Amino acid sequence: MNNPGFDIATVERDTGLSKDVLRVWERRYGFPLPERDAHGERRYSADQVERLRLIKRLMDQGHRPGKLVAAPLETLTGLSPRRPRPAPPAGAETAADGLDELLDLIRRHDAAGYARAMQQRLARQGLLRFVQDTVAPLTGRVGEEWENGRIEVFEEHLFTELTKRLLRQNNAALPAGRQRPRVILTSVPEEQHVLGLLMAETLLALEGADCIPLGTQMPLLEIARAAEAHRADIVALSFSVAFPGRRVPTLLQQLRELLPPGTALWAGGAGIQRTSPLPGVTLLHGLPDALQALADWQREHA
Amino acid sequence: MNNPGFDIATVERDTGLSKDVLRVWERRYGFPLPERDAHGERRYSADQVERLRLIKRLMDQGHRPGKLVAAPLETLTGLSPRRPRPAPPAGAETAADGLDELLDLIRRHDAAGYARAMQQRLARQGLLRFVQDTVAPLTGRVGEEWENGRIEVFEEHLFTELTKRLLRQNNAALPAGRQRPRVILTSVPEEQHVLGLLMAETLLALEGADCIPLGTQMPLLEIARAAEAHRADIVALSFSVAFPGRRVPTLLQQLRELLPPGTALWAGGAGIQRTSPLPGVTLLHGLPDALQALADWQREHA
DNA sequence: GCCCTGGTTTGTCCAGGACAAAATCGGAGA
DNA sequence: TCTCCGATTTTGTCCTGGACAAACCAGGGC
Repeated sequence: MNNPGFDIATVERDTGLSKDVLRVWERRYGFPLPERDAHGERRYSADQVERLRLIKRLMDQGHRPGKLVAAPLETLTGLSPRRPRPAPPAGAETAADGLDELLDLIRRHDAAGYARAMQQRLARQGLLRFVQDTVAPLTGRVGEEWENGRIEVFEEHLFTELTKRLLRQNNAALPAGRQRPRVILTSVPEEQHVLGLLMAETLLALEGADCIPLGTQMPLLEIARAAEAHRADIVALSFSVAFPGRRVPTLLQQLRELLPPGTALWAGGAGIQRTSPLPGVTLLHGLPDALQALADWQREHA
Repeated sequence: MNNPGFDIATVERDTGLSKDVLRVWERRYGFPLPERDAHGERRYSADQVERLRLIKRLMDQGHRPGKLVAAPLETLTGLSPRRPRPAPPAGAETAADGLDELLDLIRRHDAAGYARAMQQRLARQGLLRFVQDTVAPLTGRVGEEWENGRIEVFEEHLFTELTKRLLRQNNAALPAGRQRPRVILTSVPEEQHVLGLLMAETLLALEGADCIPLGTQMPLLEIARAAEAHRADIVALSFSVAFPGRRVPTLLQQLRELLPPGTALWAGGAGIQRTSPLPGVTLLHGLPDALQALADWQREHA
């Protein structure tokens, strides 16, 4: 078959490295050095793509590309995270019980078993604690395992899909209607992770907010339009740990200007850990913060 | 505030037009002609972005950019689709009853009302007919309305989110387990629409298949790995109407080579309408085709 | 220890050229 | 009049090689 490799657009999609980056690495570091087809266009081999994905993963952990790309040996596989995850908050130890069991089910691709185990935990803990003590830490653990290469991409996808299902199922069952505040939940165009939004939605809806879930990847102008059309009190955005942190302040400022002044702007998720306070924006460092912010809003507007 | 406009990366994300396209249009047609900042980099105005989005929408309907971009007048708003949607299959007329009502609820941003109406229809029609006679045509109608600018992006997002919820809720309730065939449902990295997958999953699961939903945007190599790890009988991909049709054959061929020979490859969705048959790939033109293909598989492997 | 400063790394942008695939047009033949 | 097929235009994507600012790092002075 005519399978001389992957073109640059495919590699960009599969690795998350832009065409510009792929070309400039080739120029600077001499890797990757793809073959060329009859038209002089780059054709990457599966090996190169594989290595690029490994490099990308290590970069997301804080390594510098210059070292990684140059390093010829397979030292790469033995590297540890340079930016260790923040330690879990105190008191979380007991709650972590059984997380390993759940991780095991994922790694064994036992979708039915995983779904059953999660349902059990939900029944035992109740929705509020289930989200805070099971879903949130489990999501963190899965991310951690992925960073260390101990979990496959498709395993992570299956986990995400099944967990999304569970949360959406419960969110749909919660009373919706004319309560206050009215909260729009969404994310900016580059951000496609939705689990954080779903967790926030569950908690906020449990406390009586009227949640309007718009899914992920909304252009800023559309978020502003939606806020106006729905007369939203709050726009809540989620940024995952994978989000490029330096873009966050600019995005929040741009959106703040587009939103009506009376509409609050909340931002949460692991992607804002390194963001400094901004005027007109409430930063939520963790789910408890979200509950606190909601309580504050409700007190102020009572 | 320092709001001199949007940089080219933002415009790419918000309009779906690549940086290359934005620059080459400027060179060829003289539009858009953004300002430049202190470093000589493009800064697009909100007006330009708005117009670019309108142009993109018309292009998705079959118009040529050359005409649109040059046309200075606001003839644009009055243009009709050049490539009219295929007429609904015969017998669908009666089933379309009440779709306008649902569309109205979406346009009035009445999330609770929409959810209630959909639940009612589900109860009345049963899951199988609900998917075929309500969700599928409604999705088509929403796409149509969006093409004609009669529905906002955020309205479409809300519709999608609520409908996803409903389908996932029901899929989660279906019996999973050790049935056959084992079907992996996912989409390629460029394709992020998931509704088609969820509809297919519902139908296949109802007919006794063991569905493994991996969500959207899976790299091809990962799809192959997942198929092996799960020992899947079938890999089913979905391509939405917005998917660039010329990429479909290449992608399917590449994946076909990566998959174990014993694993069937199915492709469906509006994005494959213009794809010609490929060896080793089953093209599904509509949900009934999927049911037929499943029945065929089950007969052959009985 | 901590803060400032100068050097290095790194991603993204730019210009302008090239080319193939797709869309369109035009003319020959049924 | 309609259909088909080859020529022509349109259009998206890739190419090279240069530039630069923001992020990062290291070392010196307090």
